[in-house]
Amino acid sequence: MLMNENERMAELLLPDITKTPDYYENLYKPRELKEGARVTRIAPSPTGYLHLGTLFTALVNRITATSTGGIFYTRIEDTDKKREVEGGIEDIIDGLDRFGIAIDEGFVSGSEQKGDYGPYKQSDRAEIYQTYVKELLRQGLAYPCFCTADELDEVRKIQEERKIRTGYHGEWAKHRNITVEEAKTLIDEGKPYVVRLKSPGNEENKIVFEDCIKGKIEMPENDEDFVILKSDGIPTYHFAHAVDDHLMRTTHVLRGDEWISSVPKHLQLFKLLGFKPPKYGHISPIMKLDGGAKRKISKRKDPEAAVHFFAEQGYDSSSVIEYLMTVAASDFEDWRRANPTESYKKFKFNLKKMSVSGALFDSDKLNDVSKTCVSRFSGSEVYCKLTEWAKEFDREFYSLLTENPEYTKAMLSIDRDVPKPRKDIAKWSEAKDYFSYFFSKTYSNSLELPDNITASDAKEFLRRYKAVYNSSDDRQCWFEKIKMIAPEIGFAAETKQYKANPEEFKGHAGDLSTVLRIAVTGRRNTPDLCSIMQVLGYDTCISRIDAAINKL
RNA sequence: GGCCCGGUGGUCAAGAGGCCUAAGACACCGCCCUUUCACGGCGGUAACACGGGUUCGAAUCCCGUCCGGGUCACCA
Repeated sequence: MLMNENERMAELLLPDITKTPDYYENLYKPRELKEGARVTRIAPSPTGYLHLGTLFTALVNRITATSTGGIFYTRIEDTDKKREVEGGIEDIIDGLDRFGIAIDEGFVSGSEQKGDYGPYKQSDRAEIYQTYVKELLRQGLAYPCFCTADELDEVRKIQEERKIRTGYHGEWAKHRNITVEEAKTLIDEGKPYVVRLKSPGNEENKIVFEDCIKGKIEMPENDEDFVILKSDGIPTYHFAHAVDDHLMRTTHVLRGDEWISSVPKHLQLFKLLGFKPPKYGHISPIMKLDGGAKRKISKRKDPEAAVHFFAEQGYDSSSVIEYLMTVAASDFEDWRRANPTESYKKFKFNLKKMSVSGALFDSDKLNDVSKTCVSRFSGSEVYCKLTEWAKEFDREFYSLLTENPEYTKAMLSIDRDVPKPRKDIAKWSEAKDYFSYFFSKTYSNSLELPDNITASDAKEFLRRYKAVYNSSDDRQCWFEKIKMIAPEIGFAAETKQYKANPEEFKGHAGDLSTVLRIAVTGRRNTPDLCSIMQVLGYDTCISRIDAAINKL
């Protein structure tokens, strides 16, 4: 059989590839999903731990698939062996799991993958990519390039000096028309080479595409003969993306907007390979204020870039997701108000509602969202989550909390499980200080009274109160006793009474409850004091009151 | 620098030519409720980057300027 020039080139470069694209087209059949179902994915490269931006992107992909009855899968993009980090896959997949991002297909743990469209790791797909590269070579749409890094640099410098567009295109594409014989000679000499796309594009032509998030975007056609296969036989991202997302039947590629400028390359690849292109949606990054400037949150500079930071701080994973949802969808908060207890997964997510420009990471907002999330937990849920956190990040606190679980649960249940629960804890790392007066080891009391109360009044009140205190009193009875004592020492029993004639009283019953609060907890502000005293127990309360009487 | 994208209060944002005297949320401030705090309620400060057009009418459409972001690899 006679081979033409292109076929000879294909055989020269990839002699071991015997399969054809048809084989794979047949192996990976189109998915049978209901109308409108979207297939999305997250394709992380294992170059470090899970990044906030990756989580955000995963969430958007996940919720898009969920709300359309589609599939969300993971694919590991490990085509850059130099940057790969040990344990990187585990960290990312486990991280997604911790945040409740379910994975339908692909890598579901560090080592385990499932689904019919695998393998889901690019380093295991070399033969597939090469099959398609070979096909491109056959069609004369690709060629080997033997330029060294130095040569490429040289060309770039010349282009920069002449102030013309840099890159490997047109007349600058040195090996564009290399013959099989020339290539063979260089290969025989042992020269390394890459395979480049022979781009039929023209920079003067405009391509237009509709981005699901950003809307209509117009860009010049790609005319760069970019690398599709590196010298180690592994494809570049661009090529792997086209082949994988086609074969894995991805319908929507939702990724960071740093990819926007490569869309012309991607679209060109899909066209040349005869694939139907996916829909693209480019997600704006989460930004951070650095000095006066806004910039993309960076793994290297910002502790909050690593999702681990939130775990360490003790933000519940649901709080972080809830916050990310408010960033992702401008209509999410309205929905949340109308559906306060629904899972966010029920929210009808719409890519069009995503911001087109990057949002600043707002820790105030995160805290607010988180306080609301935490306020909805029951006492025992808080117990589980808090101890789990402390076990990992604060051993000392952990032993305090678990010394007497029933006591701790009672403490954590104060003002909880009521119609209007307190919103005072955003992250578990605040709890140690917040609850310090419940544990003798962390309790301290400087007995600082408000300016309007004298020490002698305080002492007198505490003496009288001590005599009538009963730890089984309910809230109302508890306060009645304070109101009863108030007039005896020149205080108004009712706040209104005091406000009407402030000059007639030293203060009001509320002030006296503050005295008691300080005596028992060392704080001016706490949750319901009556409950606190019940949890602390009679003996502790009395001894603290005695101590206050002596020290004041 | 070339090519893209964007610019509404401190932050996130609603906004599709008249409904804008510009929503809502966070933060901040005040008041009310209240045993403190918190919650909740009520109220307040605070914005359409600038300049030209188009139009009876522009936050919204067009052009320019400025500013911000992204990208220009055998990295993803």
